[in-house]
Amino acid sequence: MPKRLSRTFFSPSVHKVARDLIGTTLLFKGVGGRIVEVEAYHHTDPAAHSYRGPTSRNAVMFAPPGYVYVYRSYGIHWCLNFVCEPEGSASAVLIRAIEPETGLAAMRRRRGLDEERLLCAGPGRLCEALGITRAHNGLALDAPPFALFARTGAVEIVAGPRIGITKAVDKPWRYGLKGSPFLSKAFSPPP
DNA sequence: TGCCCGATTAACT
DNA sequence: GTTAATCGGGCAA
Repeated sequence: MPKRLSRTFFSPSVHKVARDLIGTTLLFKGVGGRIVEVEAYHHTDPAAHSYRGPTSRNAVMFAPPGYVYVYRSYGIHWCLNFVCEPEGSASAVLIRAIEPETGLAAMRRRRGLDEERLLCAGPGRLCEALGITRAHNGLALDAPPFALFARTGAVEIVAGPRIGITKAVDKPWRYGLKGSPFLSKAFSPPP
C-alpha cells in the first residue's frame, strides 16, 4: 500500500511540489486516480489569483500549505488547487488532469460520458468527475474526504507553458507525466 | 453601478 | 476554427 502523504509534503516551493505531485494518487470520497498534469502559480506571478492580494475568493491561498483552494472558472466549472509554501506566500498548484483509476462508475455517471480518457482530462472535468465544488474550499488534503498517496515508482516529467492564461504566458510552469494519454493537452516536444 | 474579462468546456461551422 | 454558457473579481466612473 502506498504511503499516505501529510500536509508537510506541501511545504517546499510551489515548483518542487508541482513536480513531486506528478504520479501521486488523489482520492476524493474514495474516487480518483493518478495525477498526471498540474500547473504552478505563485504570489509574484501576474497570472496567479493571489497576485493582487487577498480577497474572499483566494483567501485560502494565503493560509498554511496542505489545504484545498477551489474556485469557479468562467462562471461554470470548478477548479482544484493545492496550497503550497509557508503561510502568506500565497502559492498553489492547479490540478489539471488525473488518470482515472478508482470509482470509474461514479465518474462516468457524474460526467455523463463513457470515454475514460476524457473523464478527468482538464481542471473542470476532473472536478465534475470527482464531485468537487466550492463546498470543499479550505479543507485539509490529509484528512477525509481527501486522501493523497505517494507515487510508487520513478516518473518522467515534462514541462511547458501553462494553458488558457494571458499573463506570463512564457513561463514553463505546466508539468505533466511524459506520454500519458490522460493529459488535457499534449506537451509540445522540445525544439 | 456598470462593464469587461477569465487558470474552461462542449457544441457548433 | 469559432462561439455560447454564466458569474464573480477588478476597475472605471
